[in-house]
Amino acid sequence: MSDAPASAGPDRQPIWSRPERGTRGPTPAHSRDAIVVAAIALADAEGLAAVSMRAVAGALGTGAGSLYRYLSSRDDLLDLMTDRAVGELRPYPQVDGGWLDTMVLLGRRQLALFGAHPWLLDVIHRPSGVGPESLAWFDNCIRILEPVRCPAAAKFEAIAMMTGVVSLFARRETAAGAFSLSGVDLTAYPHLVAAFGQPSGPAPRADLVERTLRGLLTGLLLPGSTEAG
Amino acid sequence: MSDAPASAGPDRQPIWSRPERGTRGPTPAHSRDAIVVAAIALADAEGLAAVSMRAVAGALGTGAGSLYRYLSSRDDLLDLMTDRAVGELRPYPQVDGGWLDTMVLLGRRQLALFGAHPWLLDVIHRPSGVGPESLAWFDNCIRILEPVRCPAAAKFEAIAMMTGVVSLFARRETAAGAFSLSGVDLTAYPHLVAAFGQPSGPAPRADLVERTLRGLLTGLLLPGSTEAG
DNA sequence: AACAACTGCGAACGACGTTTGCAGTTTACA
DNA sequence: TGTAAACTGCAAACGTCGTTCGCAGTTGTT
Repeated sequence: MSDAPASAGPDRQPIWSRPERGTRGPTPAHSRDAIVVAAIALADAEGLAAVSMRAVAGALGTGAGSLYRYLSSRDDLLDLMTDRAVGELRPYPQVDGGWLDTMVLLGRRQLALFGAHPWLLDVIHRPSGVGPESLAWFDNCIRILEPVRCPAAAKFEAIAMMTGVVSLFARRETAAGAFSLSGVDLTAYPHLVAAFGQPSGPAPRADLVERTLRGLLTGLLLPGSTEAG
Repeated sequence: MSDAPASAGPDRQPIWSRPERGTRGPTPAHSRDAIVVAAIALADAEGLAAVSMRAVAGALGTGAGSLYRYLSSRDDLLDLMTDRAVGELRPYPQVDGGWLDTMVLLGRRQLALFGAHPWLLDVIHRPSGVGPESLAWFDNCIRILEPVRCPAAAKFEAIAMMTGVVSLFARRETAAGAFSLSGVDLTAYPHLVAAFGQPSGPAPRADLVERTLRGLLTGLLLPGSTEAG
């Protein structure tokens, strides 16, 4: 009856507040962090689908079942991977040039993070435990937004929406949405065909991310700053 | 050698341009559409994870393998489900009150669609074949944006970004992101704690979606309409 | 009549996440 | 110091998944 891996019981505690190991027994051959590092390396190289318990365990030279001495589920592993990746957003910048510039800078950092770890796009939208690094990032955003006079709820909204919009841009860069129109009867979509036929015009402005984020943040945080069309 | 289900070969043709059945053989017991309808019903009721080939087949009173007479893969099924759901956006509105109002209206329709079929949020971000209904929706957006004088690429960007932002709002309504902070050392996040302690202020404005979409579309489509903070 | 193209279906394959049982190791406490 | 509890690694197994395969039966063409 003394035999219970880390997943004992109905998983009442989140992974963050569960001790990595007890006081007795042999020193473990691996560690939570080593597992997470191996999993991130796998995800970076071959995508999130390649992060199977067997593959991660194989990278560490052990069997899949052994991982459950350190984690209680694959979801736990994904949570840990996410939080560790978010930690790469450190160090957080000073608030030199006003809160808006600083927030846009943070958005750019997020975009770069998504570029470095594309699997984050497949992971962030899933309901999961918020780890300490994510909390620290949130905390830092709130700090930057301190001079803004608006309800805290609005700030949370704005931060979440910024992250979301950045993820949209990141997905666009990753996917390069090339839909194949082979074998489709194009005559049913006249406006689409006309738009494709039209000269491409000037290249899309490079500061699209910046402009979008500025507009979004000011629109969400400063009252009465919405312009009509 | 004459035995080959719909998935014969390396799947060179997308599902949209593959005939549902040949000219010989017994009349099929089911149809692509019936399968898709059953799958959507399952997804609406119990989420996308409940849409397994066995479950869909079971709802139709057959076995999992039988579905491969009509589809070549589960991804095909997801594509068909998506396109059918997008078809519910019809009929498309007239352009009565200007392109901006009409586009915002389309955004609201999308939001309602995400509410009716939450599984769409798990499906749209995946690279997939663009079906005829999705193309029709795109075509309609381009039609609405006809009076806007800007490159076609910018219109594509704006439409995609609108869909993305709407999906962010839809996800917020679905998830109701309640992260549990139990067992977390809050003293490490002083600004976060302070923000939580602050009175909640006035309720968040109900027209947040509308304001965000207006700001986004004008910012992306009308040059020089970005304001600074 | 013969053959090819189709149909449904049940069994099987490989991969997945996870559980279990067991043998061995270390610590806590009598 | 001895013993029991807590821990370790590991291989095997379980159930589910998407998908493939083989076979028997049905339909259309020639």
